[in-house]
Order: sequence, then C-alpha cells, then structure tokens
Amino acid sequence: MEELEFENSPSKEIDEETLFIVTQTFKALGDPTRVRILHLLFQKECSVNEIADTLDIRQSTVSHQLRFLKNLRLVKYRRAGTTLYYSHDDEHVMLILKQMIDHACHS
Amino acid sequence: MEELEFENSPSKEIDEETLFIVTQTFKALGDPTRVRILHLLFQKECSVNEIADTLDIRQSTVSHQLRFLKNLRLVKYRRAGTTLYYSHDDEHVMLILKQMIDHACHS
DNA sequence: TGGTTATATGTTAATATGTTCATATAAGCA
DNA sequence: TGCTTATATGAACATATTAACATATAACCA
Repeated sequence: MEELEFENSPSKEIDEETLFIVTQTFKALGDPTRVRILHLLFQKECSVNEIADTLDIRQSTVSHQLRFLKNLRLVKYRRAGTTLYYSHDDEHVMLILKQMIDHACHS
Repeated sequence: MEELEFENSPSKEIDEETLFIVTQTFKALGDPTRVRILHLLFQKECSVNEIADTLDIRQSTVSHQLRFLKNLRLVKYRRAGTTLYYSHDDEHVMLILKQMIDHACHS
C-alpha cells in the first residue's frame, strides 16, 4: 500500500481534476513570497501586519497572497477585534514544504 | 531530528539560496504538462517522441519542458543512437509529487 | 457619530511563463 | 556524402503572475 507507486493510476494518466489540484497547490509553493509567509506561519499564528513587518513585504501584497493561500485552504484565520490572525490549515502540504526545504538544504 | 519543525532555521527566515531552490522546484511541479511528463517518467523511461505521442503534446513543447526539468536535475537521459531516453533523476522530489497526488486524490 | 486602526480590494504596469512555428543540429545508414 | 529520423533551439506571441498604488471596508472606541 505504501510502495513508491502512484495509487490510483498505475501506468495511467492522472485524472484532470487531481492534476488541477496538484498543480495549483505546487504553484502556491512556487513563489518566494508565499513560501516565506507559510514558513512563518509554520512557526506561529500571525496577523497580517505582523507578517508584513517581519518579512518586509507591503500589507496589500501580504493580503493578496493570503487570499490566494486561503482559496486553496492552505491557511485559515481567526478574528480578534480588527485583527485577523492567520495560521496554516493543511498539515500535509506543510509537511511537504518542510521536506522540500530540508531536501534543498542538503543538496 | 524528524519532528515537524524546520531544521536549519527554527524561528528564522529561510536563507535565500534554499528559498530559490525550493521555489524553483515547486514551480517545476506547478505546471500540468511537466507533471504529466514526470508522472509518465515515474512509470518508465521514455523517448521524447514517446512522451509527445503518449501525452499528445508537440515534440518541441516536450523538449522545452524536458530542458526545464533537466536544468533542475529532475530528469536525466541516456542516448541510444538518435534516440534519447529520459528518466527521472530525483527520487525525493518524485516522492513528494506522489504524496501530493495522493493527497489531492483523497481530498 | 466620527476617528482610528487593521485588513481587503480594484487597477495597473512590469515581468515571467508556456506554446507554437520554423529551423537547426546530430546521429545513423545507404 | 546525402538522406532520414530524433531531438533541440530560437523567436514570437498570448497569457499569467506579481507587486505596487490608491482606495474601500470593517471593527473598535471616544
């Protein structure tokens, strides 16, 4: 069950919907700004301005990218007054990100 | 050593070079054509025309994308006469691709 | 209600990306 | 050498992506 083989389609093409989700998700991880945001959220819940200040990115850019990540359900938020605290929302994808970072470090 | 925590930089930013490699690699996986090619190469070694025919993509497109993947050392090839047989060249990244496909299937 | 702070949104411009066409290269063979 | 097949390359085009700016919304508080 856990060999290095594609579960659904051994020797067949990936179905279109899966392909779409896969590429969309990887696309999300294919941008430095989004990776930096996710890496930060991996460590702790952050408000939008906190992210912007920590990473030295403009607030609107952070907000746009958070929306992007939210659409893919990679992040979520809770409200506290006017402040929105964002956190990651997909353990599996975060684990994949971690793996890739480790992989890149050791190469 | 294998907890869900970023090895090099707990509570720090990813270094620029690592970030570059990570995002480049994810970018490679963020395109349907390249994912289809890699998925095919996961199953077996293929010539360029074989890939083009199997996936119904133009030869030049395949060649361009293979160069892209080769630059990132995600694929390699061996020559047999005029034919080049491509195969995948990064077990770890292929495993990550498999994980994401499984993840997408089950979501 | 009016002011303040936090965040979101719309628009735009610059850049990056992916595919196609046409053509070049390179190996094998008669 | 000349022909054929397999693959690579370059240029052009259309589209997608990103960040920036300006502005809107939304919640809180005096």
